Amino acid sequence: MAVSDEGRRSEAEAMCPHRLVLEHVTSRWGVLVLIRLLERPYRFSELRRAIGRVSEKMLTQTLQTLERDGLVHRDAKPVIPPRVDYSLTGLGREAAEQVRELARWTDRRMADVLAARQAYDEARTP
Amino acid sequence: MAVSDEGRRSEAEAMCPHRLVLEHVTSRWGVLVLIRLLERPYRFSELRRAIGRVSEKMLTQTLQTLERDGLVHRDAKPVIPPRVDYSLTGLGREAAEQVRELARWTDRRMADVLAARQAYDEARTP
DNA sequence: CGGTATCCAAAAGGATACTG
DNA sequence: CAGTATCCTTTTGGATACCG
Repeated sequence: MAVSDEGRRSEAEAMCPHRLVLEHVTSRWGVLVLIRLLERPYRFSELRRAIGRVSEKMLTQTLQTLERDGLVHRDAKPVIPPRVDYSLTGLGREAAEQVRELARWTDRRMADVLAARQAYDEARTP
Repeated sequence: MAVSDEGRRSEAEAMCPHRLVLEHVTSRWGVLVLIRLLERPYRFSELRRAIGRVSEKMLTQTLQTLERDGLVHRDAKPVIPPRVDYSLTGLGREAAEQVRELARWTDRRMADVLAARQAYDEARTP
């Protein structure tokens, strides 16, 4: 996710900027967030529960990165208790759809991958 | 790339196996390797030079992971000095084409992302 | 509720030296 | 040439505590 604890930004951002967007989109939690939001908007905690086993910190970081890249829209309602809704922008929807296709492909081809792994492993542990 | 210095495999592989394939395919070096091999087969060092600034270790790990997943074919010629050619399998070509599409999308939309980032940054450093 | 701040453990990744 | 092995640094990510 290319965001350290200190929140620096300029170090890695300088070189090859579009590689970074790709990394944000295909990052561990980025993928899951985008695919979820493709379905409907989610609140923060709702998203956290839906994804499961993601820490608050990582979800926050992921959402902030995606928001900054213009892929996710953050709608913070000024109520108490706070309520924040996340949804995809047009740009985010384009990205999410491609990511979902890739995820579906891995689903469809999983059997082939598993077979390949087994063959690979057996070939070197005789 | 989910392969530590010790080369363990079973720890993470147990849960959600298709997420791992996705991570291999979209990993930092995985993306670059797949896109290069889409063009033509490459030798190890040739690939290393083509990608640039990738360590031997990471290239080796990436290639081994992709080979094990059945995406890359490794052809080691028994000659001296050694010569090893890497190419895509049918499965690998399918994956690589989707990854390339995603990479092209980030290229096409880069201007939008950059604009979004600038707006985001300006909004919070007044 | 929806975060931020801090600290710490684990994993990724690079540099170097060595080998068949 | 195409790796493997080792060591070390950097980054990632989780746990916890606290705040508006």
